[in-house]
Amino acid sequence: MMTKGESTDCSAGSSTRRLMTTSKRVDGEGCPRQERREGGGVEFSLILKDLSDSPAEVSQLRRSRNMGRVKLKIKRLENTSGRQITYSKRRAGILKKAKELSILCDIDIVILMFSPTGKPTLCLGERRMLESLEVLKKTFKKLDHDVDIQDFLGTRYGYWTDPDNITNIDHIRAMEESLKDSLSRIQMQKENLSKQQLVPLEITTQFHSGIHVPLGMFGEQQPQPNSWLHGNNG
Amino acid sequence: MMTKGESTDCSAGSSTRRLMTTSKRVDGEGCPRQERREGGGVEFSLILKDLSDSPAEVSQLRRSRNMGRVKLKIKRLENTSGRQITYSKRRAGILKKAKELSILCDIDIVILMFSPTGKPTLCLGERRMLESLEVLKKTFKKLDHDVDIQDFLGTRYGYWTDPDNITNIDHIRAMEESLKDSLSRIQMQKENLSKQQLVPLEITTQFHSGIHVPLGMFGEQQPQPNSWLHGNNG
DNA sequence: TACTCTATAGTTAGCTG
DNA sequence: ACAGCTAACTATAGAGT
Repeated sequence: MMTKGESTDCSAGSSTRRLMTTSKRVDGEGCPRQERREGGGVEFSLILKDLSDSPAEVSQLRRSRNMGRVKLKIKRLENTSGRQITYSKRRAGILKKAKELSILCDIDIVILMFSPTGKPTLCLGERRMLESLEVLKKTFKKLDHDVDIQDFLGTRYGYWTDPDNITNIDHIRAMEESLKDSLSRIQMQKENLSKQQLVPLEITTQFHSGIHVPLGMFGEQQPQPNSWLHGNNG
Repeated sequence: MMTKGESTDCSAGSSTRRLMTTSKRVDGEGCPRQERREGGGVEFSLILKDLSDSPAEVSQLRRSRNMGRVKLKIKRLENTSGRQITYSKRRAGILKKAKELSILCDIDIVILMFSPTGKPTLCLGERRMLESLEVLKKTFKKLDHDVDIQDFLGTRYGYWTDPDNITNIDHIRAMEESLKDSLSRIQMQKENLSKQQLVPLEITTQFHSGIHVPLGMFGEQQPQPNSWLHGNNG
């Protein structure tokens, strides 16, 4: 807390020079093709350094080529299409990070977001599911079976991860069941709470047992969900 | 799909050299203090470069100081405490990015995740709420009122953002209502779908209207939700 | 709209205190 | 667990295609 130094000059300046590191990867696993055009960046950095006392020139030069990233103030982007583009890029970034996190730390994670146009995206980390899938696949391969894993697991997870199947009546039913379950749980919790209303606070915080975390706070919004599910396993 | 180049050598190598860029910020706004110890990193990079033909020496030198990041394979971290630490760091990163995204693109976003120990974190982007809050605050200030904004908005958003109030019976009731609402919506959707069962596919995908996205897929898990809410406004 | 490219802004692994 | 540090790694703004 406190204002720890406000409006200090932000230009780190930081005469940076490097020889390119363009790393590119597709998944968190191997290191798919690694093409990169040598040269190009180095000299420019040096030029920039030499011009570093002339911000205008730097800016000019920067624009004359297809130059790199600039600093961005975290404030609502007023340009509509810019907002859309930034959303796409950053959404991809966040989803990737979420997937990494879920794998690295072996955790469950759910992300729900709405694009500037209202289109929802739901991303589910899958915890041990990924590994289990691998094992299952191998097992089935060995048994020379031709079982579709996705189908095998579909009953439990399919309708949360497959964007197309959302229109399947069975999946809707399953979701309905899940919702009812959530409801009964929260009602149970309500009951518990009612009984505990007169008990000291530090105890009452112990009575939430596995509620399903319903996310119904976007009541006033009316998006047009077309394909609103985004599996993150590929 | 396809294996697009598997097990290619991943060592980008990339003899990198730079002169430090240590940028640091606290929020997406100003640029709070910018102390950084000049020197130290520079020579080391050069030293590393000179030693680059001797990996062992590099590694040794790297360990002798408190050196930087190494590449990480995206695979479950086997070390328990390491998993915990990584979780903390990356969670912070994701939450920050989520907040930035919600502000930049003016969107709603929700993130729910469970730590390796099962502790849940819920993060709500607040879309225009943040700006609205500012306006409200100023308005109230001008009117010389002493209204607590949080309380003012609490009826609608409070129980989703305040970890302590989760034990309040009214909030539970509100959540119950929200859940019921979600349920009725999904049931409506089910109805719609039933009627459309015989209609071509490309049309049926248009019939999801503003369902509330219930997240009840963590049924078999039993975390101990103590303080499971994480507001992301500072 | 989506993809590519460059170079930089920003994130974070491994240590240390 | 938490905060700080350094440098390597990664995401991404802006512009082109």
